[in-house]
Amino acid sequence: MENKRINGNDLMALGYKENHAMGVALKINKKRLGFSRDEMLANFKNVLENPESYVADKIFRPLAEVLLNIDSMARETIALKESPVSYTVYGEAQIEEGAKKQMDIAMTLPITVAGALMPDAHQGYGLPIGGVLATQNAIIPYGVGVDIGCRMALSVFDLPASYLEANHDKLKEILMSNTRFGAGKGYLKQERMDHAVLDNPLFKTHALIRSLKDKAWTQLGSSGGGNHFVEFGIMEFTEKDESLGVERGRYLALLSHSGSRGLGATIADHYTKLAKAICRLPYQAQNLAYLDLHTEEGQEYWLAMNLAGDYASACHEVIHEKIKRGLGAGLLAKIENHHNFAWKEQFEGEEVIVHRKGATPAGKDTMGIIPGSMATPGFLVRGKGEELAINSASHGAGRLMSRTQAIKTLADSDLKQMLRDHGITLLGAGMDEAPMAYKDIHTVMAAQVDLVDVVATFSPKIVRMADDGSRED
DNA sequence: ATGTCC
Repeated sequence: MENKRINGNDLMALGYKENHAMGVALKINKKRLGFSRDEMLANFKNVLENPESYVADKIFRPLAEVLLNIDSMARETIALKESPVSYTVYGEAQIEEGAKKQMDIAMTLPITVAGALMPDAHQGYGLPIGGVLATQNAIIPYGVGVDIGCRMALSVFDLPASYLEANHDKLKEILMSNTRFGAGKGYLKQERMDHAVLDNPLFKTHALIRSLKDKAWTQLGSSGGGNHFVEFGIMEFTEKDESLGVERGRYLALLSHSGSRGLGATIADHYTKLAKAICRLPYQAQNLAYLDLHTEEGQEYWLAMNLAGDYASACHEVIHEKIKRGLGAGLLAKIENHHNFAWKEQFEGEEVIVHRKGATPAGKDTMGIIPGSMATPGFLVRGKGEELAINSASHGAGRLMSRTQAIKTLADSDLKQMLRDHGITLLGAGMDEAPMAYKDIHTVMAAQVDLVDVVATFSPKIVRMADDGSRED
């Protein structure tokens, strides 16, 4: 523990306040400077006490300048509303304080029209995960999220549930040979697939996106890491669904969760930095920097975001197509939805930009998928179009524990027992994705009965995820 | 989320 990274609490113990100076100090702390933890703490203490002696220092000058207020003229910031616009919170009892605090700040932005917090909400960068924000003609890159276009896709096959038991090993093999997981992972040149999304003109006209084309091609049809998965399971319709045309019954189904890989991550990073440079907000709101959609930068982000969304969709399409072919099955229904994205929508009679960062679109009769965890059910839902929720619902159960907390406190034997109890085969994944690290999906669903109706239930059976964080390669 | 550095 002696060498653990210096954090905000350490700085506060030295006398720093939670403001811009702390942000600058933490940024300096992130660089690898060759100082020990104690040396670094001593430096931070000295700069705070004698900033004037650091104005020419190579490393600590930015911090000294902020402490001396030298740049206060240059960084005049955009004024926030005096009090947050009110918003509806669903499942409030299960939502951590940090997520509500972040939402409160988002509700003071001058561009904010309305907001809502979904029952799986937890703290993120800028807008909380599970946050929905409607703005006037402006887009917040961190309101969309780092994994632009992250989405769910579901294929319900014309095969009975019994097919799964009878062909367990074959399904395992299909899953293993048609998916690719892990940070940075993709397909080799001779393996990679073609897709119309790669013909998007931005791959020629936009310098940054042009430089990412080869990586995007390589990673097309891959899943990445973290909470992403591809899984076989049983889809249960307790009654016939007229609009889908699916009869009552239990079917083999494929569910996938992933986003726009390196392409979207690089786009998000680029435009977040650009937004922060253009849109100067007070310290507590800096991660909510936005781009005006009437500016060139705003329009550029909009196009790049849509490309990342199309790319994420293409990745799922490739995965589902390959696996359907491997099965030799037909399709009864196919549903998909983004849950990290922004849309132009009508809200109370005006056009707004609706940011959903970890939230499922749930307009009237809109179909969506809300996954539970590797050992708990997910749900095919139909939106009710609740305006108070800005036509949205949760995007899952939501984390109960942070990844580090889960790895530290959960027992491998408990996970194994739980998987056995539910008859689940797990391929890959670390303890940070254990079901115990997530909120109870049934509690979360109960908190949003006004937002969605459940159409059918998905029970995971063979789950493929990235091997755990330690990375064995 | 991402090959976790600007």
